[in-house]
Amino acid sequence: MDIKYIDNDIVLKNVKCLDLDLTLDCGQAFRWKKEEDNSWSGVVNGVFLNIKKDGDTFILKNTTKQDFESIWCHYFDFDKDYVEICNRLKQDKLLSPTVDRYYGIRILNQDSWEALCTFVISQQNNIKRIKGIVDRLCQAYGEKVREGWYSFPTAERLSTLTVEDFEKLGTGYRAKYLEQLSKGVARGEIDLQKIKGLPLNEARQELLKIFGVGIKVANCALLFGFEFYDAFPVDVWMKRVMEYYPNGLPKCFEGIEGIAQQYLFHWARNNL
DNA sequence: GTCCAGGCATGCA
DNA sequence: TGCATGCATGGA
Repeated sequence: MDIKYIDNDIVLKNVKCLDLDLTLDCGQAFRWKKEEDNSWSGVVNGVFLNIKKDGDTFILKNTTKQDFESIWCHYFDFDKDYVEICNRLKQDKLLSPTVDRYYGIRILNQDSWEALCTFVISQQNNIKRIKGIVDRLCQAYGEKVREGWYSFPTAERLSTLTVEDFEKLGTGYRAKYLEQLSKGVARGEIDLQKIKGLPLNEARQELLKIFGVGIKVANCALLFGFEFYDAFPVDVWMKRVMEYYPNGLPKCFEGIEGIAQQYLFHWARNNL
């Protein structure tokens, strides 16, 4: 990858395996919006970004070298060799055509708190409605970053809300989960940084102690917010996919089960 | 009207 | 440990 800093923009050349449409709208993050010019806008860690693909070049608008190095490089997982990863995954018969068909899906390294919170909202819910709830949550309780754009609210801010406040956002029966989760994190009873440093199984056990967090939400949070690429979330779509793997997951998934999962999830949603 | 969505807590065996 | 059931909401 070749990086050029031009005025307030950053131009990335020779970026391999990144499809913005697939990556930003495949159900791992819920806050990116596609603009009329086919670019994508979003807020991560309280910082706004507009990113556009032009051939093999990506243009990051109105950002800085510092933000690229501290946020975007890691967020888009640019340090990982997805070409090598995709080649490994293609050793599997089902994934081989799937990786070709949906080439360019990456795992976004999201903030732990945001990932955990949004995937609690996601349970027994569809992606369109999840996005609506998360939007309302950010508008109501996030910090305004620019006109129409808000940060994801902190646990401290949300810890001041009542169950009724969460219900007003349309969270339904998940309101009580969000209320307790916010207070637990704000009080430090749930230590996300500590969980991030644990081995996978221990980290998962810690998350499973949280009211409203089961195995699926835990694995999503671990994969998308805690950098556990070997976490393998199984939802209603993935249960259908699992019929294709009666003997368990193939050897070539080892260590990158979560990335394989994301391709399979996308395939299932579009083909099953 | 019924069914379903990136499920989980609860109660009961 | 495993299985049945209720749960909020809105789109198809």
